[in-house]
Formats: sequence, C-alpha cells, structure tokens
Amino acid sequence: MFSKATEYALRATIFIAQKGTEEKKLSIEEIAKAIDSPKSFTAKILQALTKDNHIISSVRGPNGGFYLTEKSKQLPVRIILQAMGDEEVLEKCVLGLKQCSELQPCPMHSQYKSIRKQLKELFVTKSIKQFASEIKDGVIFINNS
Amino acid sequence: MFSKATEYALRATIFIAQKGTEEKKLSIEEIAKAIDSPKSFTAKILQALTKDNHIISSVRGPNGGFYLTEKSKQLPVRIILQAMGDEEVLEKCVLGLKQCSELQPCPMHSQYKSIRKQLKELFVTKSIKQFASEIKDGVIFINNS
DNA sequence: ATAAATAAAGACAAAACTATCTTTAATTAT
DNA sequence: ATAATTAAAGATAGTTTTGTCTTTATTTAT
Ligand code: FES
Ligand code: FES
Repeated sequence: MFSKATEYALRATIFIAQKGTEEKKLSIEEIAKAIDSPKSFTAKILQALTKDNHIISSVRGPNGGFYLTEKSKQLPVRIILQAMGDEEVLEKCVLGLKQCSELQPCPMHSQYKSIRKQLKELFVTKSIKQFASEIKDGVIFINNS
Repeated sequence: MFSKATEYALRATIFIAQKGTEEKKLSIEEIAKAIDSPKSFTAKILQALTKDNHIISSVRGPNGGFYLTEKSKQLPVRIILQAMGDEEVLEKCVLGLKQCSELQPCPMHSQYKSIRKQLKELFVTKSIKQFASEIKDGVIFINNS
C-alpha cells in the first residue's frame, strides 16, 4: 500500500504525537527504537517532515528532539502521505490507468471505487491526534518486533 | 497499491481473457499495445504467468501467442497477485507492523480492517472472467494512453 | 568559553524495480 | 527441408527505494 518510508513516517508521527511534548522532546534514538525502524533512515524522514512541511517540530542540542504542536496534531493523517509524496493510492486507478474516471473506467472501476473512497475518507477525516490517542486509550501497539 | 509489474499483469490477463481464444491467440505485440505497457517487460511478466503458474497458456511459432483456458478464466483475480508475489496488501498492516492482529493492533487497525477486508473480498470472489466480461458489456477501457 | 548533546546535511552503497536488447527454441507454412 | 514467425531465456542497464555513515551546525549545560 505505502512505501517503507511512508510507513515509518506514519508510525513515527503518531508516536511522537502521543509521547512527545515541547517540554519533553523525543530523540531520534527513542523514536526509532519505539517504532522499530532503521535509525538513520528514520532521521531522514523526520527531517523532511520537519523542514519542508512543518508537520513535526524539532530542536537541536541537549534535550533537543522532536514533538508536535497542538495544531499539527489536528491535521488529517493524509498530510503525512502528502508530505511523503505517497498519496497516489487515494486517487489512482487500481489497474494503473493514467486516469481513473467514470468516462473511461477500467474493468475493476465500478467495484473498486467505493473501497478507495473509504480509504481516502479514513485519511482525510481522521487526525493524527485521533490515532495517537488510540495508543493511550486501549492496548494498542506501534511496533511488534 | 500494486507494483507496475502487477498492474501490467492484471491488465494483460484481463485483456487476454476477453480477446484471446485458442483459435485466435494474441501476440505480445498486440497485448502490449492494447494495454499500453512496455513490450519486453510485459513479455517477461506473461512468461512468468505462463511458466510457473499456468494461469496463461502460450504457443510459439506462427499464429502463436497467448490465451486463457476456460478453467483459467474462472480463477479469482487474486491468483494474479499471488503469481506476482504482490498480494501482501490484502493481509498486511497499513502501518507496516510485522503482523496485523486483534491482539496487537496498530492505531489504525480498527478503522482500516474493514477496508482491507473489502479489498480482499474483491480479489477473492471475483474471477478473471467477470472483469473480462466487463469490457465486453459496457464501455470499459483497459488503457487510456 | 568550552564541552557535550542532538538534529541537519551530505555522501555513499546495497537492493529492488523497471525496462531493453540479443540470442535461442519451438512451431508453422511453404 | 527451409524459411518465417513467434514466445522463451538470458544478459544488461537505468532508476528508485532503502539504508548507513560521516561531517556540520545548533543548542544547552558547565
Ligand atoms: S479507472 Fe480503474 S479504478 Fe477507476
Ligand atoms: S495491526 Fe495495523 S492494520 Fe492491523
């Protein structure tokens, strides 16, 4: 469904939203361990989400690390897909036709479109915060290494 | 959702099922043109679906080409994903956890599982033939170059 | 000021994916 | 038999993805 990079981005962002605060930031070390992802690769991903997109906030130096502002937590999870350049799946033809339309539907279109719509709905209507709070509420995991 | 190779495999197989017969086989040339895919790459893919999996039938030489037996046409489309080694998406955790389970659910699990179930249902319950006949029935396209 | 801690930036490498081209084998038509 | 046609097989190459390592910049604590 998504690239490894996007999977790590989603896991990391949700984890940071749940555990990090401006007072107690999370280091790349902690994050990579928590979500079971390669540290340097994850660093690159967080860098992108910080620099270009301001989805994640970061501070360098001692007691530095990553956290999310309240505003960021309220963004739809789709924003992460967007930042990672991996939201194509929410729009694209399941058979890879250059465009998906009612005018030129592929053989699977009529059956597939409702599934894709639900998927899009999930990423558009639910915020980062909502999934972060899932972890808090119940017995929910962000890794299972 | 799927790799390019799998997209081509799905399009090609559905197209061959609709247009090819044992009497009038389809050449790789025709197929690649019809589904708008790179010829040699598509050849490799059809080769795999022919050799290892016997989903597609082929004959070499003049008037040779590809077609599907009636039996093959009745296989679920999932068989193509299986042959391409690309059916992970039907089972896998949306966040990429090593396993998806009710016992160790990720933060998106409860919302995502029904979507994935519908996707799997689509590929398991519908046959190649059913999608091939979509092309025949209405105004349905297998390319839109 | 200096040292320590931490993210940012950049260079590099391995693996997977996508694609092309050439040669070989099989089949058919003449 | 021979030539023509077609898929099979194999070699190769480009691109993208995934991942690691090193150096630099920034911030904090002493
Ligand atoms: S055209 Fe294929 S999903 Fe719409
Ligand atoms: S654990 Fe993530 S979808 Fe089930």
